[in-house]
Amino acid sequence: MGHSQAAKAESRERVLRIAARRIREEGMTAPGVADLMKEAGLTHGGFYKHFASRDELMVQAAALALEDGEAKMAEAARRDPDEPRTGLIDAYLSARHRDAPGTGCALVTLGSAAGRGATEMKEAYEKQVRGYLDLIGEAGQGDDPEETRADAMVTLSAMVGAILMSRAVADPQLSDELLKTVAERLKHPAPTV
Amino acid sequence: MGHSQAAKAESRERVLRIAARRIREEGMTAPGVADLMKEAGLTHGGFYKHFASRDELMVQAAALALEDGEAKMAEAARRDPDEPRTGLIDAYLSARHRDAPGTGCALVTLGSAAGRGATEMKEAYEKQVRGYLDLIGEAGQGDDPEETRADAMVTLSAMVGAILMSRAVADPQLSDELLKTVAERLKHPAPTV
DNA sequence: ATTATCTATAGATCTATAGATAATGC
DNA sequence: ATTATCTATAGATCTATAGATAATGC
Repeated sequence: MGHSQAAKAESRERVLRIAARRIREEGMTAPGVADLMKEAGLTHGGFYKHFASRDELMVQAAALALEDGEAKMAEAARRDPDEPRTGLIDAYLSARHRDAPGTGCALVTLGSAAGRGATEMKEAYEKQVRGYLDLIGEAGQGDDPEETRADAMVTLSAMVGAILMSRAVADPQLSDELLKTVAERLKHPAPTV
Repeated sequence: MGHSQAAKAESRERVLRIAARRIREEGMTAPGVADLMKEAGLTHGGFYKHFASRDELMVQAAALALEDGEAKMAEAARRDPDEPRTGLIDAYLSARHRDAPGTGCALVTLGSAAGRGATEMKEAYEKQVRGYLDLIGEAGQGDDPEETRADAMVTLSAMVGAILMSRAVADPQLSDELLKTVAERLKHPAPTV
């Protein structure tokens, strides 16, 4: 069977991580309890000793997915201390990120679900939006605080929208062009018109 | 009962339009066949005389939702012939649009679903992305064609991302700030840093 | 006679619960 | 003795089909 309180905590953690990946890949409605438990090496009956309901797992998995995405972005910004903004934009708008939604930014993958979700879900989403805005703000661009915040909002919006669309178009060339063009523009704004 | 070939075509059209709205509001997985038929004033049994499967309806409803969103945007751009770009941006990044996902831009609401969807779905999505890019390109900004296309991509990405996030955060103030700030920046780019 | 819609239902799937089983931990 | 997990299943829901009903259209 497999027991011990430590083992139980590990089982719970495993199910949560699997769910956090799979809701980013398949959406919040797709993965069933039995399927998630099976991937964790368990049978479905034990699920309710870990979570009160499927819904409770989903809220926690969404929060974990959101935190995971921000952590990765923070890491990308830290990689080259001289060019945090460049590092952040290039990492976010990369083919690697586009092709791995399960481990990527959940502002993109869970955006629609959060918009339709309960307050708890929206609060978790909002916390992450604020975190990203701070990260981008700290990474440069802008003379005064207001200017910095405005730039962060445009930068984040463009990155989220570009990845969302790059995943949804059929033509790989258009997908690449979107990522490259938006990255280029965010790094080197065009001269004012 | 209700019959005639004309009535049948109307029934089909009604179900399709209801689905196009509801998948934008609730996602592609939520509305069931019985529920959609009920809203159309019909019972679920007749559904399969109109569509081969629920999936076939979903593909057609997604295509209709995407076209509907673009048509509204084209209309907004046409409203003030002197300032098509301003009209387009203000209409898109409005509280009205944010609060009415069911009749709004499907690049936002169906983006995640299209990313996970079949080629047919991605082709319908891509067609709309190209349509929006042309619309924005025609509405001004940019000196040469390459410049124009690059600007259109950043503008569209930022608008899509901003609406997506504005719907998903809990704080109405942050939601409003996102829309206003991104709209302002897209209309009046900041001086180069 | 044909057919658009309705009623009824089969079959699959999914969440949640009940009771059994086999390790843990006092 | 307690409890983490398993087996089995109840109850709800959903897609799809079969056959009945009643209006259309030759």
